[in-house]
Amino acid sequence: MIRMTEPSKITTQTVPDHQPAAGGIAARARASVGPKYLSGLNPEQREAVETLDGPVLVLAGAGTGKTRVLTTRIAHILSQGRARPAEILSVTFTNKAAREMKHRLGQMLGHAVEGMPWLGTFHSIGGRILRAHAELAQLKSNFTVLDTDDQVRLLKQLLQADNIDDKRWPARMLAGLIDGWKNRGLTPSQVPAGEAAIFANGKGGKLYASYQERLKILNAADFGDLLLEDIRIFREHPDILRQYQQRFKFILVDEYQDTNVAQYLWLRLLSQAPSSSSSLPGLTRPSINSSQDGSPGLDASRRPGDDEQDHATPVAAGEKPHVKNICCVGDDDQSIYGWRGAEVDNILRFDHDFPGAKVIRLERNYRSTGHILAAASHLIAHNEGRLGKTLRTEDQDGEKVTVTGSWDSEEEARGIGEEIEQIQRKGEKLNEVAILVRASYQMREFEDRFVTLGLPYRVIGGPRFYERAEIRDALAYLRVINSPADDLAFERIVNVPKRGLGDATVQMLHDHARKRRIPLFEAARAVIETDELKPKARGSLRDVVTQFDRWRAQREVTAHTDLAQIVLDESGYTEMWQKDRSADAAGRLENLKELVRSMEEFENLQGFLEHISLVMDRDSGADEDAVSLMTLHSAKGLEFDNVFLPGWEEGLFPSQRTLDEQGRAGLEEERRLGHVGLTRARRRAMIYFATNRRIHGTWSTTIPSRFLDELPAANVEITESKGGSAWGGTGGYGASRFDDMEAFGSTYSTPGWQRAQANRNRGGGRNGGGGSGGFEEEAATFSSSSPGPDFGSFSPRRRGPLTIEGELVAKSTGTTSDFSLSDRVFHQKFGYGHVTKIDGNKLTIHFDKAGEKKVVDSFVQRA
DNA sequence: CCCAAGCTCTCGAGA
DNA sequence: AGAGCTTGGG
Repeated sequence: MIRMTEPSKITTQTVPDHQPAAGGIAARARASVGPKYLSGLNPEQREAVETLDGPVLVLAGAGTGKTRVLTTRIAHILSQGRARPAEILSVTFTNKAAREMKHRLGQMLGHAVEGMPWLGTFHSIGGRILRAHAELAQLKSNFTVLDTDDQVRLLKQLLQADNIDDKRWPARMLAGLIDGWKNRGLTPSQVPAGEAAIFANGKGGKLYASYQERLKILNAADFGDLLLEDIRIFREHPDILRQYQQRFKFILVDEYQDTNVAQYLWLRLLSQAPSSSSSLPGLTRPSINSSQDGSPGLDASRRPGDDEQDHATPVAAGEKPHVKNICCVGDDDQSIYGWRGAEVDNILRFDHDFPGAKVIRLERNYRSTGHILAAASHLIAHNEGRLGKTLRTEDQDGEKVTVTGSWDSEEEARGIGEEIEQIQRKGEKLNEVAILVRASYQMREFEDRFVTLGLPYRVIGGPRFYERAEIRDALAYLRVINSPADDLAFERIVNVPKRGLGDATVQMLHDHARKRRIPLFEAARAVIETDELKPKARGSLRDVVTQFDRWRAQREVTAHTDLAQIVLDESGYTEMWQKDRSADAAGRLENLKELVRSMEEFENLQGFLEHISLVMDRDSGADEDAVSLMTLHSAKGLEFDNVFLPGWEEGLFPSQRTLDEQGRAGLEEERRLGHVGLTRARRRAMIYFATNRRIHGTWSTTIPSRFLDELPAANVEITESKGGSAWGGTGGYGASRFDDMEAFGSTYSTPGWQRAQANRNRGGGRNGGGGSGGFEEEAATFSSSSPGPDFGSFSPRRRGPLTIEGELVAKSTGTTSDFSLSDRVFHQKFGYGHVTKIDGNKLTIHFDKAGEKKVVDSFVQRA
C-alpha cells in the first residue's frame, strides 16, 4: 500500500509564512499586481488558487479557509479567461455547501453569476446527466427519484413476492446492502458472490437485480443510481463520455475525503482528458486496501454479456492516464462518512490516482483560539491513518476547553441551559451558541429544557421537510400526475384520504397490473370498466381516475402552484387535515401551504419534482437569534463562538455501534468526529459527560469517553457541574446520592455497557474507567503507532514510537476493590446477593431476587 | 373496510 | 419511551 508522505516530510513541506508560494516568478508577479480577489490570501491559499493546471489536492484543515480557496479559484479561472462558467464542474456534498459557494461567488464577481450550471451536489449533477440520457438507462427523462422510504417499501414488495420472511430478512437491511453496493460502484452482476449470498440464503444478488428491473418499470431511480447509471452510460457510450470530458475544462471537488467509490469512479471518468482511444484508463479503481483475496471489487465478471467488464482491469503500474485540471479539497481529519461508503483512501492515495498531483496544505487556522486548537490537534493525533497536518493559529490562547461531569443527562441539560443564559446575560448572541450531539435522540432533553427556560433554539438538520407524511402525500399526488407509471406514489395516496379502497382493492390492482404489465394507474382504468369490484369501490376508483385525468389536462393551462392547490383541495386532502383534531394538524396544513409556496421557485411541476427529492434542507428562520442544536455530523462546515459538546461517554461517543461494525477504523472515525466538534468553536469549547443516561427508555450508567483521556491536560480545565456533581470532588457517587436516584433501575448491565466495558479493558488497560473518582492531571505517556498506518487491521494495540504526553487520565478511586469473590453483599435496590466477578471497582453480583447485575462497589455494603 | 389495542422494534450520521 | 406495525373485533 502506498503512503503519500513520510511523517517527517510533513513539517518541512509547509510553506514558510513570509515567502511567496512556490510558483516562482509568475506567481510573484501576479502577487504584486494581482486582481483584488487574490489579496488577503495567505501564500498557501494563493498557491491553491493559482495552480490551475494538472491535478491539485488541497489539504485544508478545519478553519483554514477552504471555501474561500474554492470560490476564489473559480473566480480566478473565470477572470483569467481559462473557461466559461458552463465549462466548470464543481461538486459538493450538500446543498448548503453549493448554495454557500454560489452566494460567495456572486459577491466576489460582483455581477450576477447567471452561469455555473454545473455547480451542485454530486447527486443533483449526476441526476441531471442521467436525465439527459435517461433512455440509455431504460428510463424516461421525467423519472422519479426515490427516497429511502420508497426504496424500503418497494423492497418489501419484492420480498413478499418472493415469499421471503421479512421478519428474518428485513427490507431495511437489504436496502442497506444495496446502498452499500451502489456506493462501491457495483451493479448487480458485479456484486461478489459471497456478499450477494449473505442475504436471504443467497437471494441477495437476485433481489438486487429484480429491484433494478422494478425501478425501470416504475420509471424511477434511487440516489445511488444517479451516479451509478452515469458511470454505466459513460462506459458503454464513450462518445457521450467524451462530450462531457470536453465540456468540463476544470473540475473542483469539495470535501473530497467524503467521496465514495462510485463518486470516485464518476469523477475519474470525467477527469480524463478526452481521448478517442478505445483503451480508457482509470475505468476501475485499483485494489483499495490490498485485500487478501485480491478481488478489487470490480472484476467480478461472472455474467456473460457484460462487455464493459473488459475494461475493468486495474491501471497498470506506471501508466499515466492523461488527467486534466482537477482540484480536490478535503481534510482527512474530517472524514466522518465512512458509514455511507466514503473511502478515506480516496484522499490518502490521491497522488497515486492522479499522477503528478500537486499537494498543498493549508494549516493556518483562522478560527479558533490556541487552547481549542491544541486540544483538537492533540486528540486527532491519536489517529494513525492520517496524512498529517499541524494546525497553527496566531490567535491568543483564550480560554481552556472545559470538561464537566454531571450525574445524569437531565443535569447536563440543566447545566448547559444555565451556562447559555449566562452567555446571554453577557450580551452575546445566541446565534453564536451551538450544542453538538452525537445522536439525535440526545436533542430532546435540550429541547425540553429550552422550552422550559423560554430559550429560543433551532434544530438544524432535524426531520427533513419532505420526509413529513403530509408532504410526502402531497408529493405523491403530484408524482402520479407527472409520471403515471409511478406505482409507489399511486399506492401511497389511492386511499388517502379514505375512499374505501383498502388492501383488497390494491392487491387486485396489483394482480391486474402484473398480468398485463401495465402500471397500477392503467390497471385501475381498466378495472373500473369491468365488474370485478364491488360497486362502491368501483365508483371510488372511477372518481380517482377521472380526477387525475382532469388534473393532467389542467396541467397544460394552469400554473403549477395553482394546480397543486387545486389537487390538494379537490382530492379532499386538505379537508382531511382540517377535520383532524389532533394537535399537529394545524402544523401540517401550514406545511402544505409552505410546500405550495416553495414551488414558486421552480419553472414547472417537472422541475420542482426533479429537485425536491434532492433538496434535503430547508432554511428555517436563520435571522432569529437562537441557539443551534444539531448533530456533530451536520455541524461540519459551521462555526460558532461557543460550542457545547455533551454526551462524551463510552458507547454514545464513541458510538458502540461504530466500534462494533468498524473496529479500529470506526474508532478513528469517531475521533475525527470529536475533532470536528472541537474545531467548530471559535472561542469556547465545553465538553460534558453524564454518569447516567437514559437509553431506549431505561437508565444506564455510563463511563466517561476515552476521548477525554486523550485531551491534553495543559489545555483543558475540569469544572464542576452546576447543581452538584456526582463526579469529581466528592470522590464518587456515594450511597446518599444513590438514595435520590429514583430512576436508577435494573439496567446497569445492558449489553452496550458490557461491550463498552470489554472494549475498554481490551484497549490497553490504562485506567479502570469508572464514573467514580476525579481527574488527576498527570504526565501520562503511552506508546503508539507503527511507522505506517495499517488499515484493515483491527489490532487494538498500538506499536512503535510516537508518544503522546501530558494527558488527562481518569483514575478509578479504588482499582483495588474491598470486596472479594463470593462475598455476600447487600444493595439498596436489588437486595442480597454474592459477588461473581470483580473488575476494578466494578462488581458483578448475582442477586438472589434481581439476578446478575454490574454495580460499582460503593453501591453495596457487606451483608 | 375501519378502528383500536397490543405488539415489536428502534435509538448513528445523509443525498 | 415512542413510533410503526400487526392483530382482532366491529
